[in-house]
Amino acid sequence: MDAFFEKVWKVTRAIPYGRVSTYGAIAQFVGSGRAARMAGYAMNKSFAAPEWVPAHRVVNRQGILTGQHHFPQSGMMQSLLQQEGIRVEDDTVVDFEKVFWDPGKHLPASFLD
DNA sequence: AAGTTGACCCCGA
DNA sequence: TTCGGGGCCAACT
Repeated sequence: MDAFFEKVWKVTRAIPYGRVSTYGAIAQFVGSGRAARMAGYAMNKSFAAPEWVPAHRVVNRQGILTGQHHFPQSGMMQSLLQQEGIRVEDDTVVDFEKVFWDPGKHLPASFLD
């Protein structure tokens, strides 16, 4: 395991059903620290990933669905989240702090080994 | 090979 | 409190 994207995808797949995480948190967990932008880039390429990646569970720091336009269909990201019981209002996750899932807090440091 | 570009984030007016 | 600018890392052209 060495590719940056692979790490990001693996962590993203670890996000539990009905929970969401952020680009920054994921980037920090994989060791890149402030490469939050790359996390988003990885999500963009996640459609070409070998395994399914729940990219819709990744939002920005404010809980806003910034990547909606990058999905195959407009509004699909929001629909998927609502399908998991997450409330979304105006492209923003309601009670974001409650559904937020921090990989650094719930994942072992050896997860990427 | 060098410059540009983001599904972002932080800090100073 | 809201707004604008600069920084960041790696892939893409």
